[in-house]
Amino acid sequence: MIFLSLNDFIEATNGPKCRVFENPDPKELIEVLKKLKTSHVITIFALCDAFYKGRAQSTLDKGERLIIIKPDGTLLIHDSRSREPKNWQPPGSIITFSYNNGSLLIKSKRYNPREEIRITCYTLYVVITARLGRGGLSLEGSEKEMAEIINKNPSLIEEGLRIVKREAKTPYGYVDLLGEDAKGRLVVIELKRGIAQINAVYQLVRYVEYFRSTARREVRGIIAAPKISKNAMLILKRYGLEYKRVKIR
Amino acid sequence: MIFLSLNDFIEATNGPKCRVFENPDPKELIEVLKKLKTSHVITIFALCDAFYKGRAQSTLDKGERLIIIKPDGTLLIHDSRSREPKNWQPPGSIITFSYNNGSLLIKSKRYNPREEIRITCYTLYVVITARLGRGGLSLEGSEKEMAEIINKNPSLIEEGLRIVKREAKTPYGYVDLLGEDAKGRLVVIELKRGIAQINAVYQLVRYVEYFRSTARREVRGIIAAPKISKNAMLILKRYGLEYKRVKIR
DNA sequence: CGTGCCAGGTGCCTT
DNA sequence: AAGGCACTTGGCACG
Repeated sequence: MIFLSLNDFIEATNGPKCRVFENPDPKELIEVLKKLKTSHVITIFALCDAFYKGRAQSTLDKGERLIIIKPDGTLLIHDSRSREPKNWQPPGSIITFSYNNGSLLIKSKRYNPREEIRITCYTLYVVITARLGRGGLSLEGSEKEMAEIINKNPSLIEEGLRIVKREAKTPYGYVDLLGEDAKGRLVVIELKRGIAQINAVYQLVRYVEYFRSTARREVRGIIAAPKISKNAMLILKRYGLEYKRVKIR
Repeated sequence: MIFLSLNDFIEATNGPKCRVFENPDPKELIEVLKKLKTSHVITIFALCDAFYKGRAQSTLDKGERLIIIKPDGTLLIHDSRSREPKNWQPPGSIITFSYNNGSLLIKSKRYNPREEIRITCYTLYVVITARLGRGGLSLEGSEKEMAEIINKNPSLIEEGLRIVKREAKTPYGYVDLLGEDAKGRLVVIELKRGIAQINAVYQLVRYVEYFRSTARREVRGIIAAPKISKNAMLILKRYGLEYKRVKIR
């Protein structure tokens, strides 16, 4: 049987990391998938269609796609375009395989919210199972990091500023940084690591409104970001708030 | 040469759709990848590390991963967990392959913003090239659809309501629906297809503030959603605004 | 192209 | 679990 001998060959050359199945028989494949789904990433090139129902609802017409199933329950259906999968299911979903009328059926369920995907694979071109690593990513340049840097060096915002609190809670949300300026005024600071848009402005507006209504002293509001959109700047000024260009690194 | 005969075998059985390369020699593979990158989805199982620099910056330690390169320029690096790739590059990025000291180097560049990923593949386990379809997805249950339904049947919000405008522009953003109630009052409606959070309230408050300052008549504000968060409801009421439970379908 | 905003957003963290 | 929010958010529609 060519099917088996090929696998043997592949296992011998690749070790246990990757197994490749060419045009596999769905019935036989299911047994393998059931065994490996909790430990291996399963990658399927197939002619398939898919139905999703949950928070929304969708139909994916029959076509050639790449299906990825991860041991954490993630399901991805990719086509030839876009960073985003056409359909997906997040980690924690429960996947089951079954056979129907020559096709491989893949079902993925999750609860809270209740959502389901059903994929019918009419033709299986290639299936690869692989044990992949995880993690190992370290990221720099987040807003959190920006807050830490400014916290340590408030003069990046202005001379004489002192940071009083980070992630200060208000009924209207969390303030990134709360400070006090050289003249003893309260300073509400909203950070953006990228371009500050108008929603950053209205966050700030609400916070400033809140502190003005509770703190019995002058309150300033500052957006600190490397850039600000034209419209955001306009609204900011209309509310008498300030923008401070802050470029980390 | 086993490498070639295997390919021949695979092409014969799979047709031109999928080509599988087992433990390929990077140098030879590069020629294939260069030819196929504009038409085929390239899937690489490899031991690799990666560096990203752009809006942020990251390092991905050496590990076994799944790399996907799409003809639209998309680059994805997946591991055994999560719906999200560990690293990526969006459509429109420019990919180049090169060889260095036994390794396959993959570089992806984009401009606006300027970002770059460099992947070093130390070991290539399996590489698959496939011509995949695209599109074919139809989605139901979007906010846009919700707006259409309410537009046709405003009594879903309240009796006597008349929709005046959709996507009404204000200096503070776009209002989902603008209506007029039975008593001739202006009604600003903010739609949410899921749970309305405080962010939705912010939006509505701004719009209502704007119309109150310009329209010389009474202005109401309504959030229409299947659900609203506790806090959002609290703030909403504090501003004298309303919530209307609307469940489509 | 920038600006605004929805998304089946996802992921992370806190209550 | 629900809430609040950043994200290399991505994606789209519009001026």
